[in-house]
Order: sequence, then C-alpha cells, then structure tokens
Amino acid sequence: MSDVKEAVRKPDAARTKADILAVARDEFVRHGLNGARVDAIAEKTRTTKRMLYYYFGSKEGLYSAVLEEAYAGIRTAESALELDALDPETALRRLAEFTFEYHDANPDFVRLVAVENIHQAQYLREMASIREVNANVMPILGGILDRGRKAGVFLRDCSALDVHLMLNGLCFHRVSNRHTLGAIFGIDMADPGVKARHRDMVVEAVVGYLKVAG
Amino acid sequence: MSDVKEAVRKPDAARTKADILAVARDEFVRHGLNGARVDAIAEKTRTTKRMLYYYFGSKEGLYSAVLEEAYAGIRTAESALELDALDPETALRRLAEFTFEYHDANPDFVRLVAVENIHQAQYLREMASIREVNANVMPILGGILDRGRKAGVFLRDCSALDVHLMLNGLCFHRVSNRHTLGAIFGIDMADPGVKARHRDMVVEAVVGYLKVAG
DNA sequence: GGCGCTTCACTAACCAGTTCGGATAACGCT
DNA sequence: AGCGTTATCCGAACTGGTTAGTGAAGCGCC
Repeated sequence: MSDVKEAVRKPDAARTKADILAVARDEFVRHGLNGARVDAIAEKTRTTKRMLYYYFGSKEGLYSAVLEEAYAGIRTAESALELDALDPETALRRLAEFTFEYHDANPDFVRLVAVENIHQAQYLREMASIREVNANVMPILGGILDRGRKAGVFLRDCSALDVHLMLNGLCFHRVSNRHTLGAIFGIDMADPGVKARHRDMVVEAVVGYLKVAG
Repeated sequence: MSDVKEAVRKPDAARTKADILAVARDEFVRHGLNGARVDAIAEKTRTTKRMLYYYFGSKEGLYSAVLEEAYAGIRTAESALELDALDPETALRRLAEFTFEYHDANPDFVRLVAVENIHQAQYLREMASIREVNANVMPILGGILDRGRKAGVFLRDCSALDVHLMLNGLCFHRVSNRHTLGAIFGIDMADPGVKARHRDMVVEAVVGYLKVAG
C-alpha cells in the first residue's frame, strides 16, 4: 500500500502492479468479469499469475483495482477543468464537451462501468473512495446552474443531478451501445463526421434544455 | 422447426421451449452470458439440461434465442403505436413517452442489450431478423419529423437516426446504469417521483431540441 | 538473517456439452 | 385396420477440458 516506500526500494513493484493493471483492464474490457481469464492476463504480463494473486489477492480484487483506477481517471480529468472562471453558459458547454470527449476517447472506462452494472455495482459499492467522484463533479455543476439561474440565462428549474444524468446518458449510450447500434443501423460512431454531429447535438440538447422555462 | 406440426402433436414442446426461454432470460440478465450457468437454468426449468440442448443446440444458441425474443418484444410494442394519425408534436411526445416507459418497465431488455454490447454484438449480427427492428421504427420517426418540418413545428435540421439515438440514450442509460448511479449518487430510479421527473425531462429535451432552429 | 519479491508445478472444483436409455405419437405399408 | 418404423421428446449420470487459486522453495537487497 505504501507506494512511496516501494518505489524507493524497487521501482519494479510499482511497475509490475501498473503492468498487471493495464493488461487486466484490457482483458476485463474485452470479456467482462466472468469472461476474463486470469491465465490470459498473466500470460500477457511480464510476470506470472502468482504475482497477480500476491498483489491483488483474487480475480475480483484485481477487477476492483481496475475499476477504481478507471473512475480515478475521469475524476482527475474533471477536476482539472476549472469552470468557475467562465460565464455559466460557456462553463456548461465546456463541461458537456469535456464529458462527450472523455467518453468518446475512453471506451474502456465506459465498458468497465457497463460491466460493473451487469454485476449490480456490487464491487463499486465496496469502494469507499468512489464517493469522491460525486463530491467532485456535482457541486461544480450545481454552482454553474446557480450562477446561470441568477444571471437569467438558465430558466429551467432542474437539479444538478438530473442535468448530470441527462448529459451522461447522451455521452455514455453512443459508446456503450455502439456495437448493437452499429449492427442494427449500420452507423459507425468512430466516424469523425458522426462524432462531430453528435457532439454538437449533445451540447445543444443540454444547453437548450436549460435555457427554456419548464 | 415446424412449430405448427409440433404444436399439433404435443403442446408440451412449445410450452417447454417458452419455459426454458423465460428461465434462461432471467439467468442471462442476472449474470451475463459467461456468468450464466447452464445447469442453473436447467434446474429452474420443469425439464432437464438435455432438452435445453435438444431445442437450442448450445448455450450460445439459447442466448441468441433469448436476445431475439427480447428485440421482438420492443418491435411488436412499437408497431402497435399508430402515430401517423396524430399531429407531429403529439406523435413525437407519444413516441418519447413510449420509449421511456418501455425501457423503464423492461429492465431485462436493457440488460440483455448491455450484455450483447459487452460481446461486441457478435450474436446480434448473426440474426437476420434483427434488421426488421430498424425497418419498423426509423420510417415512422422519419415521417413524424418530415410532417413536423413541413408544418413549421420542428425547426431543427436533424436526421431521424440521430433523434432516435438521443431518445434511446436518455431512456437506456438510467436503466442500464441504475446500479452504479445508485451507488455513487444514492438515487433510486425506481422511485415514482424520480421516474416521473425523468420522463418529463426526456420528453421535453427531445421535443425542445427539435422545435428550435440549429 | 529477514523481508519483499519471484517462480513453477500443482489441485480441486467447475461446467459446457454428451452418452445412452427409454417413452410416445405420427406415418407408411400391406 | 393393424403393424412396424421413425421422428420427436424426455431423463439421469457422466466426462474431459478448463480455471481460479495455492504451496513451497529460491533469490537478492537491506
């Protein structure tokens, strides 16, 4: 657990852990929790299966670590946004654009969340650190909405959580469901034109929704 | 394959099949494709594992049958809507409400689609019948949009497919991700108040998006 | 010497799919 | 109509490959 000490002693430990995590993420993303094979993960690592158990205890422990890291990634990126200095509408646009781009650029994260939902979020619930994801974004969005309402820009009466859900729903779905949507409608979400169109649609839908009264 | 003949011979065959499908759907929904246990399915059925293989060939064959049935369900419900007689805005509202309610009332369907996406839609792609889902909804929505634009009600220039994606994204996400969202934000999507609020939000967002120029 | 780290061979459980056995109803033939 | 044949339907025990997880010994740095 003491990363600093281990890093001083030997960088191998931290690097081995990171290596295992990266490979494991790929495997869990590809096959889900049950479909993922511990042996397959171990093979692609520069170490052995025993090490995997040494560091993470079990397949589920490894999965939890991967999930935690994935959530930490989006939390970190969101925190770096600094939207308070912007006027409310621009801030909301930025947040919407960021959310869209993050989901589009990180299908692995989307996949892991989808996998976790298959398992009724039972591993996420055990992770205390996850509440911080909440503690970070919601007040930021809440602040933007408050400022917008006071300035008369946002006329819609709507909670920050609901706006967050709307935005995430739009951004998440086109990534999480891109395979079935591709199979049924023949649409390719990776196409730059499609992506740009959707980005615009998502931003306009969210901003437009808030700007009118309800 | 000759259902009629079998039904005449013995109604048990059709009933056994339906029984297996229902139990299998539950198991696949709960545990995903890889997590589902054929023995567990067989146990909950009034027949045995052998029959399961007799009728569906393999675990994957059974899964495909379950998936096909699930898609057939929403296709049938959509077809019964008869939106052509309504004015464009009302028709769109009805479609949005229906989509919301269907997803909310059928989390099993949502779950199966999520599972199928974990598997990159590889089973869906094999199913020829699935294209009909497309052939049904898209022209209906396209017609509504055309009529609305001609009537000057819808000022937004946007493809029927994109509107469909927007609507489905909003409806799908709150069901597919309800567990992680519940764990992180403590929100309960099943709560009637929350549901009504979201229903209204989804309808207003979609209709509102189309009514303004872009 | 002790502690963190690494290796490899091992196992106990699990699980998709099968084998074989038997029943019943429809069908073809004389 | 009667009789054998065949296709369809059902049940229980079995199997062979797979897979998560482990035991125990060795290495190298403080």
